[in-house]
Amino acid sequence: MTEASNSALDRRALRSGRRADGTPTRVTRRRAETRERLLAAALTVFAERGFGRVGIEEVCEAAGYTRGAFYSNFDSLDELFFALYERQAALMTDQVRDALDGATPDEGLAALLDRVVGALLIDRTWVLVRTDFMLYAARDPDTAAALIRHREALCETLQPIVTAFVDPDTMPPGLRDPESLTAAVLTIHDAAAGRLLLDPDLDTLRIWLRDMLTALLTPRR
Amino acid sequence: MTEASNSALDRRALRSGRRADGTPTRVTRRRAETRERLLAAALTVFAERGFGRVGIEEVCEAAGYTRGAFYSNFDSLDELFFALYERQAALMTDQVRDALDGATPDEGLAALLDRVVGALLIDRTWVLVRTDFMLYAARDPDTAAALIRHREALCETLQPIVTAFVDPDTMPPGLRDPESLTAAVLTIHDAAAGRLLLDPDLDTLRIWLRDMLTALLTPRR
DNA sequence: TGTACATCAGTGAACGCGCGTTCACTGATGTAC
DNA sequence: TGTACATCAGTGAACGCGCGTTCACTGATGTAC
Repeated sequence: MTEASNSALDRRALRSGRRADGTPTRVTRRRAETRERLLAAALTVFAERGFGRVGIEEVCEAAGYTRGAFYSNFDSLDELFFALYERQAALMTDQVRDALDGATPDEGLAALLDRVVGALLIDRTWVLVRTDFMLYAARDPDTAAALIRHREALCETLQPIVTAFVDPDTMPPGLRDPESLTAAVLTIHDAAAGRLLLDPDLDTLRIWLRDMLTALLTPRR
Repeated sequence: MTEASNSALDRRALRSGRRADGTPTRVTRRRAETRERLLAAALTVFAERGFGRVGIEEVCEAAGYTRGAFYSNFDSLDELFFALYERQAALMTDQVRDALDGATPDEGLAALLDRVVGALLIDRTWVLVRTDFMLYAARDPDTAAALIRHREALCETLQPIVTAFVDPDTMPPGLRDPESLTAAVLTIHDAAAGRLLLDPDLDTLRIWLRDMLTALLTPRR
């Protein structure tokens, strides 16, 4: 029988859902809920005060736990931050996919843009945390790779719609291939998100974003 | 004769260039240079590691001073951060103004865009620090106001050029007044800056930005 | 120009708070029979 | 379904490092004569 079952190694093994010898761990419901609450609390607290200013204690308090619960689920704030990003990023991609599901050419460009904008620009909370994460990624190549991967997933979701609705030949130089055009759409969305940081008015911003995307996707000549 | 000449109040008075009784302070050259070196070091260190991760000691070491020098010139890292932003923001506006100085309609849109892009997108360092500052501003209304003020100064610098080169009637809805159009140009620049965070290739980005701005400013129909 | 003096700018040691990290313990949860 | 048992998940006190902040002191800088 092993002594000291609370070592960092054991915790890491548990977190992966396996014991050191490979057998699956038993209890999961309680853990999953704790982890979920910690992530939800982190989203709120990171958005409110910024990743750099938040301490472990602060996240735990917001989630209704003590610090031990945190260390039972994560190794560091960085790890939690990363997990939070992955969760939210996947959620965003799904939302866009759902919003575009069943879109037909009949409804026209305006309605289509409303769908996309409505799914992407939800609230300031996520924009704040995502920007923090972008800055983190800007200084860490591995994190940057993860962010770029998520971006590509979003692009692939948008791509077929953009291709179906826009004739590349009517686009200006540099935006004639579908990839560049889709990427440009996403970048303009990012710019809108940046505006949201300084001006919290979401409705005005949605209109602005729609106008900008319309301006971009309107055929020339 | 007053005792304890090193209080926080006295330092604050000194920093403003006046003593408590209102007479001007004597020595300035040395102070100015120290302040300058601290700001320069801060720019480097903030860009490398991010505002949230940088300590006072770190800035001082990079500048070649001990912590006392810092406290002799600033009250907190926040204050230094703010001073750094103001300095750089003014510098950027001047650079754009200089770049546009003497621009004539003869040279055409492409050359004009090159001027602007060359003045705005200089290096990753400033983009990193500015983004950190934006996040700071997103959580502090006073700081946000300062950032918006700087933005408006940049807009006013760009405005006459945009107005001279672009016919508003050829623009899509939402971008028909010069203010909106100029703001849109700046926002697209911001988006490009955001891209620079994840992809350090400055040359590719400049081309992208030129393409995007060209796409935006090209007349329709 | 030189010297004596007053004040300033930066030094570096010391203090102490905040917070990350650990760990023995206990109530919670699932398992075996 | 119930009970006894093993293991787990989260508690909360304790430790100690890092770093922000202070301050007596000293070399640097400017002033007065």
